[in-house]
Amino acid sequence: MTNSPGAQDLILQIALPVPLNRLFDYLPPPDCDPALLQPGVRLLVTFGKTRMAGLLLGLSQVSDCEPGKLKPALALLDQSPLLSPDDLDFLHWVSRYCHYPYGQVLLGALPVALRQGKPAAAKRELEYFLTEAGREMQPEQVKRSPAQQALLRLLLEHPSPQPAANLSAYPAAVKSLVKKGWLTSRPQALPRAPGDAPSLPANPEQQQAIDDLIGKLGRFSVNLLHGVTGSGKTEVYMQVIAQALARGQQVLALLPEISLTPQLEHRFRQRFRHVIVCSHSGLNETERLAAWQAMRQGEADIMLGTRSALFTPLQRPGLIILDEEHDVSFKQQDGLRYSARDIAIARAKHLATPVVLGSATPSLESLHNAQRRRYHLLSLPQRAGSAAAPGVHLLDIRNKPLHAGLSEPLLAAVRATLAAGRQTLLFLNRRGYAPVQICHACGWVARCRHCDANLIIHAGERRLRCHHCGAAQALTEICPACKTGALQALGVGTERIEWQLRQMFPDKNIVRLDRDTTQQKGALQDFLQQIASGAADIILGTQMLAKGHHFPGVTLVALLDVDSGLFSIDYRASERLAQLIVQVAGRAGRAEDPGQVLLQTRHPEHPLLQTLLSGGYSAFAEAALRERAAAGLPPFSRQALLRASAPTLEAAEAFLSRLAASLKPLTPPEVNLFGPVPAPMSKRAGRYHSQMLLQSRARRPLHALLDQIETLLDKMKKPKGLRWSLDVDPIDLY
DNA sequence: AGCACGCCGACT
DNA sequence: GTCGGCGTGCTC
Repeated sequence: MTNSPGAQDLILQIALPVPLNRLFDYLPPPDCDPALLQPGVRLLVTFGKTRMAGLLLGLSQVSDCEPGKLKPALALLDQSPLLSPDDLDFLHWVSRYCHYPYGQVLLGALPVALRQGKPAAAKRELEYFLTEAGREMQPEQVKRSPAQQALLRLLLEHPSPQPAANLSAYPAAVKSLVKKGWLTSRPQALPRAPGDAPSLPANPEQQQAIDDLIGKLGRFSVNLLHGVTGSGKTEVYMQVIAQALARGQQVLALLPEISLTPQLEHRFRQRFRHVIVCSHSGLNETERLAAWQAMRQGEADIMLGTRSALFTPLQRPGLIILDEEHDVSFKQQDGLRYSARDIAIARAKHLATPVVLGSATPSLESLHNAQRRRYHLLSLPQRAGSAAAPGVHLLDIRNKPLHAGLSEPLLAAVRATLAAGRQTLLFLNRRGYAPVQICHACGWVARCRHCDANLIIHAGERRLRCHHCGAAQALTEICPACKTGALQALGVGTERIEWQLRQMFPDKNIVRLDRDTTQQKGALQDFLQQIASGAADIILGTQMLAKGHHFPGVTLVALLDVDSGLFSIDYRASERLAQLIVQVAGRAGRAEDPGQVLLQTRHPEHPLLQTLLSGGYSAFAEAALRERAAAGLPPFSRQALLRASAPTLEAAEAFLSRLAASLKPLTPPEVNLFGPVPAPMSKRAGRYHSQMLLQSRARRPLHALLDQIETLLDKMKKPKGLRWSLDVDPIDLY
């Protein structure tokens, strides 16, 4: 080695976007100033046979790796760190909390362009302005150049910085004036929103919430803003945001879905004379990088985005808002599994800022945390303005004839609504024609070859589909088991109801909105347009209709199958049902005709329904939480699922049994282990799946056990062909 | 995760 | 005879 020992001994500890929970050691790139090697900068490295960008996390004199194996990094990609030590610290916590490799968390927090090693500087138009010397010039003093004279005159008349585009008529003159030192340029400042709308008068509850939140700026707190539909939550957000902006702070506002961002962005732009940027998957990589950099460098004041925006570095953090906090879209279900709500709280704690969780129908775990005073509850119990809420009524369908799931009183209400020239909205959370295909002669039921599930009839495309794994096959009429019996459709899906409605109302425009009809790009927008314009008479759909849109022309809303929500094996189904009822009640009708919501049920006396109808969502939530406490159940549990698959079921189960045996002495009493039990098979045939469920009412013991499982799994001898995965429920339910 | 190496079925 | 399928193993 001929290089000086000081620089040569330096070993770079680099995080890489690979599913290995450790760092990799590299030597500094050739001809690199050691002063630039600060934690948080990117380096291009060769890893195996590929090149990738990694993030420098630390420097060391020593390495566990054999010295001969160390490779030099190829190049330093940044002159200054992209992530601060605080950001790195927070993302390290995320990695451990979510049991996901640190390198993948870190690189995943960067915009794709930066992850791919592209330059960090966002391309920006230049703007030109006169230097002090330039401002003292008289145009007449410029001899022999009418272009330069004209340009100088223009700039003196318009002293504000001019975008390069405005000066495109004088390309040569611009260069000359710059050369003379009279004109200079800088990247154009990001445009500010007009912000000319005044704030609205707040009612006493709104004012109380606003004052409370303003008083909490500058330190960490978790605030649950429970505001009934139309109570003016957004006005509360905006008045608190205004204060944060006035303090020179930045604001992060998160929404569950892209489709909700334009509306809020519009309101923010009308209200704030600040730089507002958006970040969601609807934008291209250049736009996302620009927004990310604008927040990191403090040039933008507000970022509006979906859950991934949560990881944006902030120069002057002041406030985090997470609207519709109950929404399941805040959970990321693949890759890094996390709940944006829980991570937002952790981030706010790291940044020492308040976080506001807003909803008309807060999740039960958040209300539970509010009851326990872990969150501060702020309530807006009144609708702002004069808008009346639609009446919610139960429709007892016991012993009543049903036409493809539609009762006669409901059909009468539909007819009356059509006669009044208004629209009807029908909800059924089951797509397809019918959920079961059964043989009338022998009782055989069509089941998926790969899963544990029944196949769903899709009549339109004449196929049987598995909603679990996606498998599909052609529809047959004769039973494959007894070869004689006729196959029948059992139960009702949206497709069957659509068919029924078309029979009954042949001259009406019926629109079905579910995953099957909205697959093509733009189809959903097209349908929503039809609804908004009044062209649709009856709208039929699944859950996807409930979010975000207000339909003033709709005066009748019906939930066709409330009972499956009341009696589902999923204990969260009743909570989701209550949220759906409250949401749809808020989305329909207009001030002079609020309309009605009808719930078809065979259990009109069900306490959850009764409580919801008489006392509203708060009463429902309290009753549901009390019920769980009385049954001795934890209000919530946190769970993880360990899946193993192998060429034989025995191999998969034997492996999990071996794991369970070594876990037994380590398992704390707070954690329950269930399994191994056979798991539903996935798409790939020829493999058998087994699983083990870990459940706990306390988070810490479960996490400790998961850490131990991960180290055990690394060391254990695995039978040939064994694959495993560990999924931690991204909701922190405790 | 990538990307190689490696060993068995349908093609010019 | 090869092209290419995805199983297995490694990455400072």
